[in-house]
Amino acid sequence: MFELDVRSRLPVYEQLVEKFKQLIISEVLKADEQLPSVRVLAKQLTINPNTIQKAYRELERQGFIYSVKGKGSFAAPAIKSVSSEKLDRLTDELKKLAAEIMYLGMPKEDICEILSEIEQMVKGGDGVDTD
Amino acid sequence: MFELDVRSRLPVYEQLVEKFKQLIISEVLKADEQLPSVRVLAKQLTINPNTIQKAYRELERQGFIYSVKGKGSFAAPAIKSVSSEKLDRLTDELKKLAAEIMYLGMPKEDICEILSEIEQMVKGGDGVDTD
Amino acid sequence: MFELDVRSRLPVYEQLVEKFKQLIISEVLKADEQLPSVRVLAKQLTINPNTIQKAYRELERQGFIYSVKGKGSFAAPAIKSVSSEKLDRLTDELKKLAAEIMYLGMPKEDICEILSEIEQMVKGGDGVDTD
Amino acid sequence: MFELDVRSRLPVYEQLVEKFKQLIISEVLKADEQLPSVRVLAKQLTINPNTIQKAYRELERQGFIYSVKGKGSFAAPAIKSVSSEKLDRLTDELKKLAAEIMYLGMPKEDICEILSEIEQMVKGGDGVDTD
DNA sequence: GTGGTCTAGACCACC
DNA sequence: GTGGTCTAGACCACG
Repeated sequence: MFELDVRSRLPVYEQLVEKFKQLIISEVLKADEQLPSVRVLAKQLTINPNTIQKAYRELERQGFIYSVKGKGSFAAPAIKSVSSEKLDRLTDELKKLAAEIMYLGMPKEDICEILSEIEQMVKGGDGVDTD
Repeated sequence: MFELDVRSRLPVYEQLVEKFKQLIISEVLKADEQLPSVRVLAKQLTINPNTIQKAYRELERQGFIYSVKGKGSFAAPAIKSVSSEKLDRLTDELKKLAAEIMYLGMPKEDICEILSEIEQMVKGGDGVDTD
Repeated sequence: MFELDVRSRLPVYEQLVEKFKQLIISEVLKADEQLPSVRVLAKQLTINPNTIQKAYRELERQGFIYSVKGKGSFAAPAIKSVSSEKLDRLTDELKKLAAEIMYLGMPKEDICEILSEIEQMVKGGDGVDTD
Repeated sequence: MFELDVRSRLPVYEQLVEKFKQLIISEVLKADEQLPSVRVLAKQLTINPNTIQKAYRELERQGFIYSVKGKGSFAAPAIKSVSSEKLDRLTDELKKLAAEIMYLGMPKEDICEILSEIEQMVKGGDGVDTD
């Protein structure tokens, strides 16, 4: 299900965070859908439960999932009120990244094209390949 | 001149790398223009010369500056041949970032507008030799 | 285990890089085999951990090892895609070296013989998984 | 005449040493032919005379040129007796280099082919492209 | 325990 | 003066 790379310089728990973020953003994980339990996922991925726990905690902190004691963790339904601070931080990062990419020779038009593809994915998240 | 955050999760030397990258990309630092010396910058920022060294070394590795023993460090003039691997890595990162931003509600059009601004900035350093 | 020459013009950390490169190329260090930890090796060689760190960092950059925080450093399993630029640089260096050696009187045949020995050594680590 | 790269991590004087070595090895500079004077060459290359001096001193130390007080510097006619130590050092370096090149996938045959080209150059050093 | 970052201050090579 | 290397020892993040 997940491809974790223990060799990566990125900590394992952050890789998990990224994976789940993408699943939720692309609506492969629908709103209020339950995530696998910490213990089950830890066994599946043969990694320490603490690592899963840490990832879930981070996802909750960022508002992508919510946890219910005794029930489990669930994908958050939508974004209530995005702190403009977070959006600012993200767009700022995007600016830097886009600047470097353009500096390396890629024209703005190509980047816009990429954005169009992403737009489809984010909006049209139909559960086609949920596996 | 620089705003460094020593408490940041991002290492100081990486913050420096980012700052200089931006200065070079936006051509505030022109090609072959000399950067502040390791020792001088260390004193200015009240951080250790080794940390500056590490940042400069990384910038050199990424092709943004070149260093000459006994002379100084200088902004690299242009990009010779970007490894497509690097561009792929960057665009991939951009995709994830853009997806999250759109998920948080910002329409594609707004992002494209941002890109236009950046395009001006990157190209902005018109080809006139100010030296 | 290692013979380091602190008086050498070659920095200690580069000597370490060379040593490990050879161990990995000759498959004395098998793929995914763990290298000695930074601290342990530093004690063994009675040099500063930072110097080992620098060597490991360079080896990672060159693709010969990979490091995992909290786990250790390991020999990289194989070469994915060598940048042709690197190979060009290496063969260019070899050309100069071979020219000088021939100039000093060694015939081409002798050099080819040496190459045969090396071929054995490099391939020598037959594909049997000793792990 | 010379292409010096002040940006190179290689010191300028070593670049000079390499250039002259190649000229002498390929017999573009014939035996007992005079090299340009320190001052003249320094002006031509717009670098410090001390740097030229250092290069010539190193070339003399390695036996590629000899200097006569009040006359100038000249290409050494041939190799009298190569210290086997030097040849050992060079072949050792070549072994490492060849091992890395083979490790990166280039077959021995390709390397031998390269050697044949070099053999022609070293033996047949006709002054065709002395520029 | 591991690797990674940082500081304080020393010495070297280069030009 | 410049960049580059190294040491001594500290602290942090990761698993």
